[in-house]
Amino acid sequence: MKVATWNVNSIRSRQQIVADWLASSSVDVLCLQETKVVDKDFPREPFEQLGYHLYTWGQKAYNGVAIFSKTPLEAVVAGFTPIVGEERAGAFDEQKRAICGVLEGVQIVNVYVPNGSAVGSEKYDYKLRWFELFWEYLQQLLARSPGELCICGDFNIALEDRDIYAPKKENHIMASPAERQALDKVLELGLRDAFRKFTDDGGHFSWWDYRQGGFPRNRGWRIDHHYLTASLYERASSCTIDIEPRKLPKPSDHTPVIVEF
DNA sequence: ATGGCGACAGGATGTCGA
Repeated sequence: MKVATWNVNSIRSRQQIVADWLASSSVDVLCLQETKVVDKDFPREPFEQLGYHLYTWGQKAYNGVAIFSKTPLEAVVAGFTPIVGEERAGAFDEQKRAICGVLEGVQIVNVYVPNGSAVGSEKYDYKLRWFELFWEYLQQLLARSPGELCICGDFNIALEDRDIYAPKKENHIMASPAERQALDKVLELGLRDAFRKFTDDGGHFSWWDYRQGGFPRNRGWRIDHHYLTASLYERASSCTIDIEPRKLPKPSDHTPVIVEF
């Protein structure tokens, strides 16, 4: 099974690029982030024509996640509330950042982690609190799921300096100690980075800033990840970043990452 | 340190992303 993750920065702006990529890449599952559109306006036709079943959870202008799957998913759940309860989820589901479903005994979780703006800001605090809730959500899923989890998405965190084109000062957003600790705590539930099973060196990125010629100068970050439970990690046969879509005119600032297991 | 680029909503320019 091939599972891809891709922050498309508006599915309506990226419709053709995503459809062309799907037609040639033949992934079984594509997890999208930053779709930036409410469900009723989601451009479904080009993807349904390619044989995909679509599960969307969007909002106006910001955020939004979706899963495309060649085979129907079971037990699709949008947001945190159905898993952790209304009281615990509070207002977090106002931002559409999580959707999950089960395929061939694998619980697939698609997330768009908050950006956090700047260390110390209100949004940064929200990001850290969001991670606390995400941890509880995953703990619940692990208790009730088929036992195998594939969590993928835009994590907006680079865990290690080799995931960044140049090491950052302490307290840079996406690389601060508190963010890394929050992600580490999630991974301690028993998850491993699929990409690092196959590749040790730096210089491999999934996001490049639109500004300052980030992509042509390869000034990127690896912030889009697949995290797998132990036996799924053992089964994984590849994890690759496809930088081709980032080279096209009017690209997303992220490019797809694909795991096969 | 700042802003740069791009999408969005709305109908100019501010907000947000990372």
